[in-house]
Amino acid sequence: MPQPNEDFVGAVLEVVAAIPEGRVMSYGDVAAAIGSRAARGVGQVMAYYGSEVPWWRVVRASGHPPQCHEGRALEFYRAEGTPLVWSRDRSVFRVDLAHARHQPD
DNA sequence: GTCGTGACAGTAG
DNA sequence: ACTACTGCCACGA
Repeated sequence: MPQPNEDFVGAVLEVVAAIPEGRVMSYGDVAAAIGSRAARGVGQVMAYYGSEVPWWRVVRASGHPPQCHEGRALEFYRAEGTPLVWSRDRSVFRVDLAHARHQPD
């Protein structure tokens, strides 16, 4: 049920923009949501157009935020109350996908 | 049409 | 926890 009328870029931005606060989606989930498997393609779009979408709501399958903006994303997560799980020494964190994963229908 | 690149995913060790 | 490898897909040159 993909949308061949929408460009890959437009579809990605639409899905990411539809993620509510306190929720996140993995790159693979976003790709699947638009009927594609281009998890990497999603990253490419985010890298270029991410400035205009809540990019921090898109994380990797492991629950880690973008490799280049983890510190930046943490501020957004704190502000939105996104469920996070910290390591024992609180040095690193990851998103609790079990609770924060947003599933588009 | 081919190649290199990438804010990825999954498996193996 | 880590690195290394392969598979996948979109995009620009």
